[in-house]
Amino acid sequence: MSLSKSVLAQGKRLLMEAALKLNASTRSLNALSLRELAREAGLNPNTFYRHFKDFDELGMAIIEEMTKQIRQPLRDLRRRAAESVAPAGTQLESWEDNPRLNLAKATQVNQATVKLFFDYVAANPNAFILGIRELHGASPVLRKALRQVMEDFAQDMADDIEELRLMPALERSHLYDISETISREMFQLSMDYIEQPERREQICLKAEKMITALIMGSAVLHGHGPTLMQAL
Amino acid sequence: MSLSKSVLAQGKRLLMEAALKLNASTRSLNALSLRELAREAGLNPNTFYRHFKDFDELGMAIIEEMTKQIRQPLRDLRRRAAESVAPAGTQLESWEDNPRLNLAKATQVNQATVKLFFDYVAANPNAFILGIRELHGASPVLRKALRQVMEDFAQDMADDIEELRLMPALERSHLYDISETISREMFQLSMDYIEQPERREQICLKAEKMITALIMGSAVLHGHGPTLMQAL
DNA sequence: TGTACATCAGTGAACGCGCGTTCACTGATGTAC
DNA sequence: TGTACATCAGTGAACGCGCGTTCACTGATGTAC
Repeated sequence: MSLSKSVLAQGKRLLMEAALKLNASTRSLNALSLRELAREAGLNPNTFYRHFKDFDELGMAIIEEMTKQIRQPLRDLRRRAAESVAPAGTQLESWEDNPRLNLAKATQVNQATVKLFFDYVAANPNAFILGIRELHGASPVLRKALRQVMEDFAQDMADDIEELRLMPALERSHLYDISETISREMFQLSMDYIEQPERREQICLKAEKMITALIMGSAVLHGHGPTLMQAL
Repeated sequence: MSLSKSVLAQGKRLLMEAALKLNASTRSLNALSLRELAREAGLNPNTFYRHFKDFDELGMAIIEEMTKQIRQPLRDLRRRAAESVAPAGTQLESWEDNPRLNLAKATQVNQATVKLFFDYVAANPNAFILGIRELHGASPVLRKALRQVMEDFAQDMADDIEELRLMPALERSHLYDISETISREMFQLSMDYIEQPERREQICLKAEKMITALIMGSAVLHGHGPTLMQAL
């Protein structure tokens, strides 16, 4: 991900970009040396201390920057995908009222979101590599922050599914559970997407099917089987 | 995980155990220093070279050891859980012939396997922390090896689901896709399971529901909706 | 508008330390005949 | 069964190097009056 448009001081930006690059190509954040990082950024080793207390602080700065750049766009995309099937003016109908329309809309939003998400991944591989690596990395601070990011994504997804009527009315907690699983899986898959360009189409398809299966399965599990069968 | 029963040379075992311990408590494998490791193992730094060429080789040795110790037990457990519902002598019936029995069996196997898996995780936290960390770590060698491990687990799961008739007859490739997702999720969740002892019961439940939803959803998606509705 | 001062981003030299790796060595165990 | 030799697991000293961190410094920008 390019950080070039932000208002950060030049040196700070250079260090963050160097960290992203080195993290992706060679080593995890906590195995990175301060001097190596400064060298990559073309700065004096000392300059690091002008901007960060330690590597956790650097990691946090990167994570915040990334989150800011992807969270809202993902929500916007879901809305646009939904509107392309049922334009904004249209009165929203519950699943039970119009299973067919809602299933079509869900499928459309699903496909479009998966595609955009992976496009974004392919455009910013280093940010995702860092995120996924540090989600299970050695720093408790970064692990916790990234867990929160995942939770926020899941909440957004649950909100959107509810608001856009993308599945039969479920208890909020069930909806959230599904969103959590989907969001976790999407991040997992993004590593494969980055590393195996020749399988990208296949990965998109698998992701779509995984999401559909989870949603349908959860609907059946919570007593919406009959409604669902009407739509198929 | 204790490596104590193996026939490895004492020093080799000590080094592997030290690596597991340090990896879990402080840093990822590639951020570990050779001297630190030797100190933890109570050996001369030099002794490392008697057993390993580099850290990748150490990591591989640990991964092989762990895989050997968990793969077969998991398969055995599925069989035992299935037999407790439909004893071994019983003629296996396809889903379509007896949806209710097969759903009961699937539920039982699901619950028992999830429980055993997490028990195993709780008993060997360090092995899982290392595995999950290095699955997305900086070493391509370990990443590849752990990906293979995950694939093997998924294959085993697909084989067992098929053989024990745990879901409606699906194309093998669909079955494998589901198994892959489940196996990925279970490893992900095992981190939460380790780190949040107070939520363990809840995590078990979520895992069971996730698995059920995935399987049911996939069945519906591939035209087995009607069969499934009979069983519910 | 000018002046004085503070803050900020960055530099360069210097420190002591832990690191990976090498070498030559040891003593115990295994193997050939 | 004894002897000679090879292999194996582990030791201890020594090397040169890159590391994190500190200090005192600089020049540009911002701010008070």
